[in-house]
Amino acid sequence: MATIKDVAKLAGVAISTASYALNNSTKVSQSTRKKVENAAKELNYQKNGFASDLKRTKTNTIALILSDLSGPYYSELIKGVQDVATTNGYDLIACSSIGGSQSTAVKFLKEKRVDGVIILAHNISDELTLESAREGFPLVVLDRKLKNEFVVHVEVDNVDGGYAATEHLIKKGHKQIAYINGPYNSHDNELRFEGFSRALKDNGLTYQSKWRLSGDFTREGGYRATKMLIAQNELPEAVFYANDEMAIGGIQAFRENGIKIPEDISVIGFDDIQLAEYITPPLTTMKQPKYEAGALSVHLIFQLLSGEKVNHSYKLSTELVERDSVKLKE
Amino acid sequence: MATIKDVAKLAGVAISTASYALNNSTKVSQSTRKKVENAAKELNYQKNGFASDLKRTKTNTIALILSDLSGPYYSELIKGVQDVATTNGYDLIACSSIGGSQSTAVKFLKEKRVDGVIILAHNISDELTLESAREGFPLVVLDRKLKNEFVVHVEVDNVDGGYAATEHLIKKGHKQIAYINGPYNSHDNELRFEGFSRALKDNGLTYQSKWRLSGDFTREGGYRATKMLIAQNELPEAVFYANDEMAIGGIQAFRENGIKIPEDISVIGFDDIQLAEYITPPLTTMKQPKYEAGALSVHLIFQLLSGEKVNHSYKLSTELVERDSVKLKE
DNA sequence: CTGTTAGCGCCTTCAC
DNA sequence: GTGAAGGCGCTAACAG
Repeated sequence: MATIKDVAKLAGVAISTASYALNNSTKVSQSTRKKVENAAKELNYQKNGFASDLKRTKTNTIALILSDLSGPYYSELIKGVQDVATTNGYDLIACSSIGGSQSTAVKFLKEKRVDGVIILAHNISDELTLESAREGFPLVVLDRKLKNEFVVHVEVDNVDGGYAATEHLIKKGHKQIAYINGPYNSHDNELRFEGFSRALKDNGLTYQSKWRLSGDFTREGGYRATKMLIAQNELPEAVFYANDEMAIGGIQAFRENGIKIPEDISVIGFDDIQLAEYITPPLTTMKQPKYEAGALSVHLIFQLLSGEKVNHSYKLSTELVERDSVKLKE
Repeated sequence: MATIKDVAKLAGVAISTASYALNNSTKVSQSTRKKVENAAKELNYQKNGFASDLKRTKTNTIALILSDLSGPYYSELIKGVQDVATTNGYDLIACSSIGGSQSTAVKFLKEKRVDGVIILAHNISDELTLESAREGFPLVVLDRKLKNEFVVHVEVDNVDGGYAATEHLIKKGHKQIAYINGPYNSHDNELRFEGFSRALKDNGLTYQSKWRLSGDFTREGGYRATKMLIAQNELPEAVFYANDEMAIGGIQAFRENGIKIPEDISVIGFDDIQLAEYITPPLTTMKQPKYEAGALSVHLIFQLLSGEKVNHSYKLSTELVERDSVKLKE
């Protein structure tokens, strides 16, 4: 690998001159610049990113940490983050937190190889997050609440969303409503459930624990939970899946058992992933402003980076998207 | 930020001693190690990744460059890469090539911030890729062929796959078959089309250009192309979409026009994305070994990294997955 | 406009 | 087992 030293030598100038020339400084004459550029090209010179970052103590990149790079849910979020980041001249790298504290994600988080971080990964512990929080290192969390003055918090209103979804079901005449859980350590899930049970209560309905089953936000989990629900031999009138992926798995399970949606049972999801409108029947669900959440997060990071003050917490609201998986019961 | 210097000072030892202690060298006594560790904890010390990498000239991370982080197609590929990378103690970062030569991806590629790169991004030009190719820098490309001794090439057999898909349609009695294109610069698409037209020819069918429409591998593109197809006022008996995403968009377009799949027209896709089995009707398609492709790619990178010789090119085969979008024509 | 110089934070011989 | 010193490749004062 050719270094800047080699380039300087070949061009017959000092190292600093070469550096200036390569970095478009104005302090260099056209002719020297040409010389340097030619030398660089000849040697196939590429600057060493580390050395440069080390010196400048900034990286111009922000990291997005997701528990799973491959989930469909994240698509729009990533897009939101990416759009804003690139228009600001920043780079975005996405890393997975699979592997927990050993993961790449955590390494980036701890070794500050980036200028700012957005976290949406339930398997990164609060402690770990807090360890990295400090002044001058913008940290935005999307899936939890953290009491720390250096952590900013963007959340969608899960309680409201859970409430609205449940209320929709009730308005359509359903009284016996099941709830399929997300993973036990998911803050989002807790909140949605809170909205769910509140809506039940406000409408004079009682929550029955036999109708709260465990899923894990995956299609598989929704499928399994639904099979169990069916096995209980007594079906509710409607089921509220804590996210769309599970609802999709659930619908498949129902279909396999000859149970028709929405004729036999109504189904509602949460998230409004792209897929929701393509399945049969199209899924009624609570839309999360995923793109907006991503865009807002980076925005906040940039504000923090430029020393501006921002609020500690932001809340985005959800919206009911009616499709065909919930029927009006007479 | 505390540096190793601070730690050493607090612990009352030399910098090198602190470094040894922190890096689990055996050359340090238990007691000094404890002292250093305590000091590190007290100062909340975290090593600076850049400095460390700069010195060691290796990063223990590999990059996966994708044209779009958010596409559903990539899920399994990422998983394959990730599994192998993490079990080998390597980190994986995924970066998007959106933004072309200005993108993060290219930066990582050129500035060698990683030990190896896997590319699956049609918007990264061949030239750019070749510029980065050199001895000792493992580079695996998944979506094109490149003549360079330092580039390794993993591909799925697109020609065969295109051939098999078309032949399946023909065997089911279809003669008038349309082909919906991927983006013009996609090598994969070219190959699939080649298989398509070969199968046509081998079966005594003639290719008609009115039945080759332009899509771009997106759902939207498939939808638009299909609308155009419908507007032509004369429908083929079957359509081969160059990938599943487009097929899904296409099916929606057909449905909107009251055309039934597979009763009125048969549809086949390519890829076998997860979604394929959930849509209505479940999509018949050519399965690509995505996980395997990812896993193999990293494998090759590790072999290269350890100085082993590997072949220049690997080919994985596809497999027909029959579902319900193709009907037998009598 | 160009060259000299001093580090960025860390690792690693080499003497002691 | 420990410490002093040099340098990875680059940038940015500071002089000239």
